[in-house]
Amino acid sequence: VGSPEDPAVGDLRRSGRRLTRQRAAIWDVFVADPERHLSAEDVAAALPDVNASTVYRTLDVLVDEGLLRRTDLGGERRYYERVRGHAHHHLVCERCGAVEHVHDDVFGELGVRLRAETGFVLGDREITLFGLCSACAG
Amino acid sequence: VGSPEDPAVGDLRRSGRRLTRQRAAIWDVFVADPERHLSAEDVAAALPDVNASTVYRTLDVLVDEGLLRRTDLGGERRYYERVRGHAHHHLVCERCGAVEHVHDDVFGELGVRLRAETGFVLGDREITLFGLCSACAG
DNA sequence: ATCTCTGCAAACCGTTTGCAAGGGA
DNA sequence: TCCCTTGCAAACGGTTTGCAGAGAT
Repeated sequence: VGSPEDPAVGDLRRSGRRLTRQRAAIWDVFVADPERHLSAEDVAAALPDVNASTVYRTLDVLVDEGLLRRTDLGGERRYYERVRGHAHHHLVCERCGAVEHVHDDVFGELGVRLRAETGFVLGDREITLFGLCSACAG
Repeated sequence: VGSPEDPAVGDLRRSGRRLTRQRAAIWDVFVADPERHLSAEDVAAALPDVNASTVYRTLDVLVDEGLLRRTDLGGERRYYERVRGHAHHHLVCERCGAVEHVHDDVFGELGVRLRAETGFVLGDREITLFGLCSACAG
């Protein structure tokens, strides 16, 4: 799991942060389940002996350090995923809740068109689309 | 303000609901400021003598009745806007917070491409894009 | 030894709910 | 009259914070 270029928890020390038992454990939850989008509660549930506020604080740290990305999937919770590979966006199934990744390419010339038509410069934040996954759409 | 086809608060009565002083006042806030996206707190602030829970309940009713649309602008609050005109999406400026509307057209064949490449069927929920508005992009 | 981190408990913020009184139709 | 709607206050869910003690370097 993890190619040499993938950021690792050890990187924390480079910025004067400490690699604690709790931080390693939280990171491991993401390493163990590299495809899923996990909420703070998911992580806390997986690690009953790490305090919830430590989970929240650590997720912030990991996002800060570029190890995790915070994604907005439209719900009330925030989700986190490991930073790996290249730009992708999210497809959220409104029926079963599944979250798929989709390559940036599907948007084609969206950025160019937007800038031309409205002057708005698209940022690098992920785009979340809602609909039905292939299973639910039948 | 408002063309004949635009839904109006009076429509509430058709579904057995009552048109109260509070509901009319809340609706008026949206009519007075047709372009803005207002949160429940914005509405409550504009109407200090309407109870906050009444504001929340009324916004739900107005969404139910198709008079307002609930939009997710990525923040922690929910925003509401009057339903008028045709399908549009939102451009949120990450610097100044401005929210622009953009016609569905900019996405071109996105739906078709998505379905072909992934089997995902794009729903009719609005899409929110983040970046810099023309003023902030300079 | 130092200074970051952790656990705990309490606060927070936006939103929801139960209930009894108010008030449209 | 009927029963939908309101105000109030309390609860809620997810997240944040202040503080004293634990622990990484």
